[in-house]
Amino acid sequence: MVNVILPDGSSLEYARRITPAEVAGDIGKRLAKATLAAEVDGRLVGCDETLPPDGEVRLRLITQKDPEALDLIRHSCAHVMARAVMRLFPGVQLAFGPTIENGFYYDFLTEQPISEEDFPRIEAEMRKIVQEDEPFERVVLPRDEAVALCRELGQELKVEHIEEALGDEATVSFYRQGEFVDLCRGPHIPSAGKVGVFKLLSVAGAYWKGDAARQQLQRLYGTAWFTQQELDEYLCKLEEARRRDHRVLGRQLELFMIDPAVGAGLVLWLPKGATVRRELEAFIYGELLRRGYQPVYTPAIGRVELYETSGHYPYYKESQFPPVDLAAYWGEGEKYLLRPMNCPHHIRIYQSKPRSYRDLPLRIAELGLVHRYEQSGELTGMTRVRGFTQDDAHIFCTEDQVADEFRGCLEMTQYVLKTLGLENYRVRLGFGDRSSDKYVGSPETWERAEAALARVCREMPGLPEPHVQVGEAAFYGPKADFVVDDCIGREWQLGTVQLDYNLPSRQRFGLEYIGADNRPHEPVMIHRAPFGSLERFVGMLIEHFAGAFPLWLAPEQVRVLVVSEKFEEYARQVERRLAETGLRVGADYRPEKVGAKIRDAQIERIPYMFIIGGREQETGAVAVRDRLEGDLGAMPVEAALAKLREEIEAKVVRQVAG
RNA sequence: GCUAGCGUAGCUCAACCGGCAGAGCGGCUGAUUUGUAAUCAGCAGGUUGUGGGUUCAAGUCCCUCCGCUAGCUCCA
Repeated sequence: MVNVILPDGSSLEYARRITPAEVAGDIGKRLAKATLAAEVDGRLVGCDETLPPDGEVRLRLITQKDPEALDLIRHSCAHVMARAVMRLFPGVQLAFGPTIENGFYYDFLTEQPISEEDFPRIEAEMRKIVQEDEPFERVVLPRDEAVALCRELGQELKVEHIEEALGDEATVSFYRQGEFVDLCRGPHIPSAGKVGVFKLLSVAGAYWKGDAARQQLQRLYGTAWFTQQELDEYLCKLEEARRRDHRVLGRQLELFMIDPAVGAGLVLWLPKGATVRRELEAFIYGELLRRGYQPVYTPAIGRVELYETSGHYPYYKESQFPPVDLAAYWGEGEKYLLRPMNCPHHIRIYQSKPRSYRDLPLRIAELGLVHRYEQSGELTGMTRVRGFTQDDAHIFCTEDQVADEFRGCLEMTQYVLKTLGLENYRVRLGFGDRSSDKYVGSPETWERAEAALARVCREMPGLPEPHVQVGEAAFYGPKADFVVDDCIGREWQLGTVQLDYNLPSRQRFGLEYIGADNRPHEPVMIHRAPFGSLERFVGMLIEHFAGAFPLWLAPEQVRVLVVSEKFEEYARQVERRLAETGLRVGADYRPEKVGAKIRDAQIERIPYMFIIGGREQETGAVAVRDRLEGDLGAMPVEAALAKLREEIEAKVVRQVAG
């Protein structure tokens, strides 16, 4: 006897073994038809899985309306796609086919490459399978039989997976659909007819088990929805996202360029982009001084031995521009490295004289230009480049000061992001992976640093709950990263705070300070950068604002437009007045209609337009037009000026484009 | 770096099976003197990313390199 308890508290009793499908059938015909899967005592199962024979069972039937439903049809859709590919490309081996945000993918090992040109016939085959509406049938086999089955099916990757990863399992499950059998944990929806509408989106390479040393597979990405309308909306959203892409807007708004003639991944800041950057730099310098940092300037190149001492050079040899070898060129001389990091130079400043505990914490800051030879396939607009500027600083402090200093860094980063209206960020604690040998320093110092990091993050008011990611640490220490998404959902690290017990150590630079006890001690170092890199940060900012920067950052803050050339003389007086107060003002005296001038200014995302015609000239006024709200009516020049100055002063963020 | 795709005017994109390189926007010139998201007309603009090959003929087919896009891998 089993007692099935439903979410509304009601219950049904059965004397025989039953499945969720049968329970749904007993409740109602329509429900039975709509049921995609079930949650049994918190575990997601298929409709045809037998429930326990006795006792109490909490059962929730899952239909389209439930949050899990989309994931279910996408998972089943991945199987439908795999089945279609198996039919069209004989001999393919299946790897994995999970769901992801907004869709699914499936990895295949094939002799012949699959390209987007194949999508129509794959989709056609998928539609046929959906039409056939065969059930997804769960088959559970003992492990050795499962291995034998996969071998028989020619699915060597699955054999490998069962033997390597599922070695502890007594049984494994498969899902069968006619001729198609796939190793899969499930659950699946009852039959192929319920997968809804789908579309294949892209094909890409992916490594077996994420390991670049193993076979490269073909990964097909797709998406599935319940209705055509939902699918269309999703595709439309992708299209819109593309329009706020910083690479598109960067060109349109003339913010930056990347010129293959200069080099891949090397950013040229155009005057308008440079203006945005200058404002951000002024802002960050203000904060640095207010918070007790000491700005310095150091060269972008240094002796390679410095980076051997720090460990950067041997560790990242492959992803640095090779050293400039003077001996190879002149016959004698040293080797210089285009610096990939600023810390060694700042460390040398620390070491330039004996330091006392009274000097600590010492906070050395620099907008430091660094170069890294990133893999060609990684380069992306301003977000992943080969030359960039870190708003870097290194704090040298005593062990006792670590928590306070670390907190101060978090607070500054938080403040910077908040000022710019960036609120959609996550905090990632990158910890070391103890099983890896890529880190320097003892396990004890790592434990200590990670514990301090986690504690301070959790205590920090207003900070999102951090999530720990093991293996994401820098080689010299754990870190807290501020992470945001770009317009197409890719994750990027912006700000970072890193705790370092290693570069100061005797094995590295051997930093010291003289303590109150008149004996030498080893300081702790904190690396931190609230923006991270200015290139990446501005790239994200462009997307965040969809190019419509807040007034204080806007390259052109206000444009003076004349209704007719007749008013040019007065307009020029207004323009001069605005410029002399430091506003970035532009003007449009073309013999065009106002409509056209407004349209152009609007497209250029200029925050304010001051429109001047006969009425304004007579009264010493301007007609103010706001980028967001349109015509605000006429006001005296000085009043309009004051309004803008106030908005700039307060760094108002009026709109975060949605 | 790997897999797949792409590279035509400043930008966005056409050009059928290999057969005379084109449009819109932008630019320039002229006309128009305009009141809150596009006035009209004319003109200029190209070694089709690079180097090689196949062919009577290459933007189109093949190879090399460079660059770009998506994903994987990497990310101090």
